[in-house]
Amino acid sequence: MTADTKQVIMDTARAMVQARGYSGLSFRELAKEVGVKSASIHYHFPTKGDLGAALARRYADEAIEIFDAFLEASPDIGACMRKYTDVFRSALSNNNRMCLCGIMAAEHDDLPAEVRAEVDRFTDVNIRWLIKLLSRGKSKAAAGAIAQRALAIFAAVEGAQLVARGRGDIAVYDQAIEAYRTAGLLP
Amino acid sequence: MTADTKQVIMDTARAMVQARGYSGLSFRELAKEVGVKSASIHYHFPTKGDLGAALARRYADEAIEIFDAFLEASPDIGACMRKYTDVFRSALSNNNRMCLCGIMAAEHDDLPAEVRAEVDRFTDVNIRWLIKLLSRGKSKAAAGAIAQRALAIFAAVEGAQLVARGRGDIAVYDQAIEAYRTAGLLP
DNA sequence: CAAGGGCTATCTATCGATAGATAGGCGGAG
DNA sequence: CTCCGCCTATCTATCGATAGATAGCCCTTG
Repeated sequence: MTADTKQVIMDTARAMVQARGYSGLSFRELAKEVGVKSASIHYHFPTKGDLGAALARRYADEAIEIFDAFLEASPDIGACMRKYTDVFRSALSNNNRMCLCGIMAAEHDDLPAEVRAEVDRFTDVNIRWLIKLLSRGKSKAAAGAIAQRALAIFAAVEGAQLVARGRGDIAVYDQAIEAYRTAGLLP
Repeated sequence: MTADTKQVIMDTARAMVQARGYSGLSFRELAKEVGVKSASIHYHFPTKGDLGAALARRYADEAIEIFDAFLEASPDIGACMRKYTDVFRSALSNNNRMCLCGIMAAEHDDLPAEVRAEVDRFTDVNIRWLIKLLSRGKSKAAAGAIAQRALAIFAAVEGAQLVARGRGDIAVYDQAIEAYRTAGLLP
């Protein structure tokens, strides 16, 4: 029955970072939200960098699982891509939040090294998955062109999220994604 | 000969925000960089929100001038678009900085209302300009489709900048833009 | 022309709030 | 009895913001 405090801390912290960024995450606010004292957060995560890195690490790990499940569930490239963009959409629909690593990328310069490393890994995870998806069928397609396109898709999706968040209007995200598809950027 | 302190403050502050975000801007650090005391910053900009709003306002105003000059200088849509993407590229080449309003969009929730208003205006400025550009020639093109495409282009460019910055590699930006062009998102 | 009042731009010094972090104690479970 | 998990209490550093003083300049007025 023990609602593992450490997990509750991580869940709450993730939500707060997705809303206000890494620099906007405060131990005191986080503790209050969780229902403990800030010293208890430090017990589980000695430094803020430890917490941030743990968040980004779990985020990237979960992304691998979720995305790979898409590939296994459907052989259709377009269907998988729609599921992919829907994942980023769901962050916005959850109180106008952003991708954890997208918002952290904006804070790049202020991030502790261990956090930055995990954020980078999230980007890698996405691009590798997109490459895997785009490579389906095209057994002999130029690897370079596919990698470039995967990178562009990831960037475009993150950008759509960023702009839609700024507008506070999820319809902006939907419109951008639709335009990407119309233009042929998305399969 | 008088290097107007207020202008120096704004120039320095803009560079700092483009590097570390609005929340990363500190009156003390800014003052040290400028060579005055933090109280002097408050003299010119009573609150941090005043400063942030002034920065975003000038940024949007300058964007209007720069972008419109592109339209007047060349009748070619592709050439104008290249100049447009080069503007965002130059932020990255200036010590891996970001678009002022792009990085502020990520901090959306923590922004004072007056700052957020100017950030929003920058987005408007961009989209309106892109609509003007895309409308060239296509006198009867569906306005809705063009507006949607303009929004998507802006989002994609901001995203390319965000991801490239995270990677600390301007080549990432160039690749994404090139892929947008290849896919047909950019004219 | 000279004197004085007020304005501009800056300084020193300090405020209360909040940041992350730490030392040490207490209570319950194994 | 020990150790885990959380607590109280506190520290240092920094944040934005303010008060009050001052030096220099311009404008007015006698």
